[in-house]
Amino acid sequence: MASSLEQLRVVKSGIAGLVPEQDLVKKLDTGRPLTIKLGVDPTAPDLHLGHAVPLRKLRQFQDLGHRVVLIIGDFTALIGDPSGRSATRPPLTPEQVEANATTYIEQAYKILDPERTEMRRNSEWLGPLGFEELLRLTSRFTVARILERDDFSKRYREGIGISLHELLYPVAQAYDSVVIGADVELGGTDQLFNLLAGRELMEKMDLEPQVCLTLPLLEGTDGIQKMSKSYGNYIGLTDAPDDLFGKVMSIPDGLMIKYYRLCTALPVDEIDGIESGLAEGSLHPNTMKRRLAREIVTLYNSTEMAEMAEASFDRVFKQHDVPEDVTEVEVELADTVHLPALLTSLGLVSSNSEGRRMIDQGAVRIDGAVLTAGLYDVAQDVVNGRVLQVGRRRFARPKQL
RNA sequence: GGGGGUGUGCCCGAGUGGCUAAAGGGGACGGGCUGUAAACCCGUUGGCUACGCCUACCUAGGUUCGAAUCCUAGCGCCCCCA
Repeated sequence: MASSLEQLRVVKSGIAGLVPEQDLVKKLDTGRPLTIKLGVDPTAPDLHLGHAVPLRKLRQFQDLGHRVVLIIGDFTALIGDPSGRSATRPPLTPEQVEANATTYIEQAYKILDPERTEMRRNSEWLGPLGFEELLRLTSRFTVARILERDDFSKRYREGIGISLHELLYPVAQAYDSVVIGADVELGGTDQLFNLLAGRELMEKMDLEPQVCLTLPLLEGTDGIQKMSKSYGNYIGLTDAPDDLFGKVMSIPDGLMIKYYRLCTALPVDEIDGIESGLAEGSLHPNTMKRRLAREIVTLYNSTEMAEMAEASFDRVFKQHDVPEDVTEVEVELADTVHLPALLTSLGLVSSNSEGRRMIDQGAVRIDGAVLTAGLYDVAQDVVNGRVLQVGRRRFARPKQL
């Protein structure tokens, strides 16, 4: 195993905080494999680059020889983490949770080494917990302490409802740490409170308290909000290579280095070089963003796929050509086709009205040729087998059955 | 348990009887510019084979020629008192 100093360098790269760093040094100095915990909420079935950030950090720990415990919060999902939310989350059904957990694991193993990952569900210990035991646990925390949490106090102040059970979320998560005996728990910066609750509870129960390692939140493609499915600004791990590439290209320049650090497996030294190169102007942002997009596509697919994605990107966005592989969709086409309805049924727009608007705004093309405003009905052979395009990136090829 | 307040489109937020498919802003989308970045300019933003029709301002009733606006009940949320 590498020296604790070397390990610390790897562990600290790209992180937001380590509370307290001294404790981690001590733990590393013992030379024993540490237990690293990450709790995940099986609420989003599709993982995105934001989810991948802590997973990557876990992977680093694995590669350093530590024991990683991934906790599927199947029980806490019944509460719905209030974290970063301004309103109570609707709880999921056990079936949804199960299904989500399965797909989660499948995707997480694209990053983690399955061989060295221990997986637990917190229903294992939270399920059998009786009311009496719950009282004992909750008595270790005060209301004032729990209400210190940022989103709670904010909601409280602004008069937005907080259900009683939501207050138990940090308690439940803290108990997870007790049960598995965590040495380090990872989480986003918005998780700091929950992580600290774990540390406190362990201390009160006479266990060696865990170290809290926080990771920066990754902004989504809009560059403002944190990446999240509900904001529609996410880059999915399972997105098609072309989409993956395109979405990475659309992030603001200012975010590039952060993405390099948190979403790629490139060595830190190299990233530092890119950062200074961009700053002094010796590297062009566009070139470096392409590199970033290739790295990410390669990570989740392959080098060949990355090259193809880049070529396809150039074809569509540089040469304003249609992609080569627009999938054919078999549909029923009458002799005269009502375009707004066709666009809707192809999923290119969300309603016929929107379809009309798009046509009127010059956003609709057939085989690259812009459609005239007000033209809603065309003969079948005008669309049959042709590439329909709405905006710059929505394509479909309808084909008569 | 008592008293008060509040509920508008994706979000915030005007609107207190007709001129309201609902001001304004944000977001999103489209067009231009470009490096599918940022900034900037212009436009669109309930549905419907559509110069008209339908559905909409928490829900259900009611008053009225006419209601997001008034009344009643219910539901949600907030505050104060106990």
